[in-house]
Parts: sequence; C-alpha cells; structure tokens
Amino acid sequence: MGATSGVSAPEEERALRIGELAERVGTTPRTIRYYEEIGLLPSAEDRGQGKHRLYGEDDVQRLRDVLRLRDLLGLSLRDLARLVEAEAERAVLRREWERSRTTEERRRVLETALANVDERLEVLEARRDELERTIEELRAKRERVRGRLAELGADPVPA
Amino acid sequence: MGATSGVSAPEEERALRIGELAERVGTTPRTIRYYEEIGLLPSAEDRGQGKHRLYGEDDVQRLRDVLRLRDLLGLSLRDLARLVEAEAERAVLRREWERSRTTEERRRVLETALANVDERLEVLEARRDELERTIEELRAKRERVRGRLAELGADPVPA
DNA sequence: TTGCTCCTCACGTCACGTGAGGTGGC
DNA sequence: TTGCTCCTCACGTCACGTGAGGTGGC
Repeated sequence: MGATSGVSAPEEERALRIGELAERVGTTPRTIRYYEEIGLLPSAEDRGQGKHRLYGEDDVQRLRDVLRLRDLLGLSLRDLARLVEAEAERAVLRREWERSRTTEERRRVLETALANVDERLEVLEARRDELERTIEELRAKRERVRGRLAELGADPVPA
Repeated sequence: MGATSGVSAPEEERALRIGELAERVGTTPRTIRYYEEIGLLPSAEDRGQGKHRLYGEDDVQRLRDVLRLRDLLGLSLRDLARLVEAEAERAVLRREWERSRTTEERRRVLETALANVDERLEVLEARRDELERTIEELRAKRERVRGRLAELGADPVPA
C-alpha cells in the first residue's frame, strides 16, 4: 500500500503543495487527501505529523490518470483502486518480463497485459459509441431548428 | 412540478410497476422513488397513500433520457432537473410557437432553442474527444504489446 | 389463501464539501 | 512579523443502498 512514497523525490524538479497540485489537475485538496486516505493515492510515509504534503511531476500524472478514469468509467473508488492496482501490477510484470529468460514466460506476461488493455478498450469504446449516438440525435435536432429558422426569411444563421 | 401525472394513462398499453420499469431501464426502484421525491420525475398525484405506482411507455422513455444525461454529463441531480425543466420549457415554447403570429416571435423562440441545443452539443463533444484521445492511447499501447508478442515467434495473435 | 412485489419510514454509506481551530514556510 | 496555504478533526450533504414492518394485487 505505501511501499512507494507520494513524495516522489523532488530533487531537481519543483515540489508542488497540495493546492498547486489540485489546481493543476482540476480538483480540490480535500479530494486528494481523501484519495490518500482510502489508499487510491500513495501517502508520504516519511511526512511528519502536521507537515505539508509535497508532490512531483509523476504525482501530477498519476492523479490525472486516476481522475480521468473516474470520470470516464464511473466506477466506485474501490473498484477504481483495484484497476489502478492492476495497472501497477502490469508495471511489475513489465520489469519481470525484462528479466525473464524463456519465451514462454515472456509470452504469458504479454498476453496478460494485452487482455488487460483490451478490457479497458471495450469499456471506453462502448461509452464513446453511446456518446456518439446522443451527439447525432442532438445534431439532427439542431438541423431541424435551423431549417425552421431558414424558412422564416432572409437573415442567414451564422455557421 | 406535478401538473402532469407520472401515470401516463395506460389505457390500452400495459401498465408497468416500479420494479418492471427499473429493470427495463437498468436502475433500481429506490432510484426511481428518489427521483420522484426530488422532483426530477413527475409523481402520480392521484395515487392513494400506499398504493402502487404505475407507469407507461413514455415514462420509460423519460427515465431513459434522464439516466443517460446523468451518466453522460456528470451533473448534480439539481442541475440535471434544471436541464430537464429547460427541455420541458422548450416543448412549451414549441407549442407557443405553433400559435404565435409574428415572424419575430418565431425567430426568438427558435434561436433560444438553438442556443440550448448548441450548449449541450459542446459539452458532449468535448467529452467524446477526451474519450477518443484515451482510446487512441490505449490502442497504441496495445499495438506495442502485440508487436512484442509477434517478435517472440511463430504463433500469430488472433485479431 | 399463498407468494410476490409493492409501500413508507429511517438509518447506513460513499465521495466528498465545509467550517473550526491551529501550525508551517516563502 | 505578516499573510497565505497548509494541517487535522469532525460534522454536513448528495445520491442513493438496505433492512424493518406492513399492505396490495394477479
């Protein structure tokens, strides 16, 4: 859960405070603290009681990913945490793969990763198709309204 | 608020009970009762205390619309209720338009409707574009994984 | 009459929002 | 030192979930 720190070594890079991070990714400090509390984001274990949280660029990226998945998938945060865990697991598999010797091991690792990606793609594509259908309905509606406006007389409606 | 009844005259058509309606649209009876409670769905005013709610086909359609907008837009239910109100208002404007005499009135009504549709289109298109970008990222990731699998040897991965 | 679904409270939960009162760092 | 943002409780809210105990219709 807390093996890696949320404070990702801001050695050279500028360290962000929670408010800056929140503004960068379009959320609130409270949401970030809550995600840390439920284990969806890693917490800085070496942070003293009452001390400020500090974040680096990779924390920005990780939080962006989490928020995007939350909005796109509409899962509970528990399920989302499981999904993010699976993603991390894939990263582990990836490193394992780098070291693995036999072709069979490599194949197994890659096929697991492929199945994982395919599953996410299916969910996202279904959502996009649903959105597309709704957009088409609205466009047809718009054309009908514009047609009626055109019938009313001279002034063309600006595109 | 309660001018029209949720029980939309199931004269000939088969009347649905709340559990059937819920299953048809993919939600729960509790959600339907809650939406009625906050005014997002109309309530049957002529329903006696403790009597069963009954629904018709247009209630199915209305609830489907509400649920789809909820999932697609991610608004609060208060904002969603306002939007649905605006939709109903447009229907009123539509009937008003049927009776209106002057070209200017008609133009005004149509332009209001057009602005309303355009606003919804913009939100939906932005969402779809974001989804599309995520899908593209995942597809690229998948191609990379499949490339690595192909490198491993003979057996082609089924498309 | 027996099941089944329905009814109305009413408390629980999830994902945060929102102060209350206090401390930390450019 | 002065502001500003940060900190930790902790209670509030929104959108329902989930029984508890009772009634209704094929």
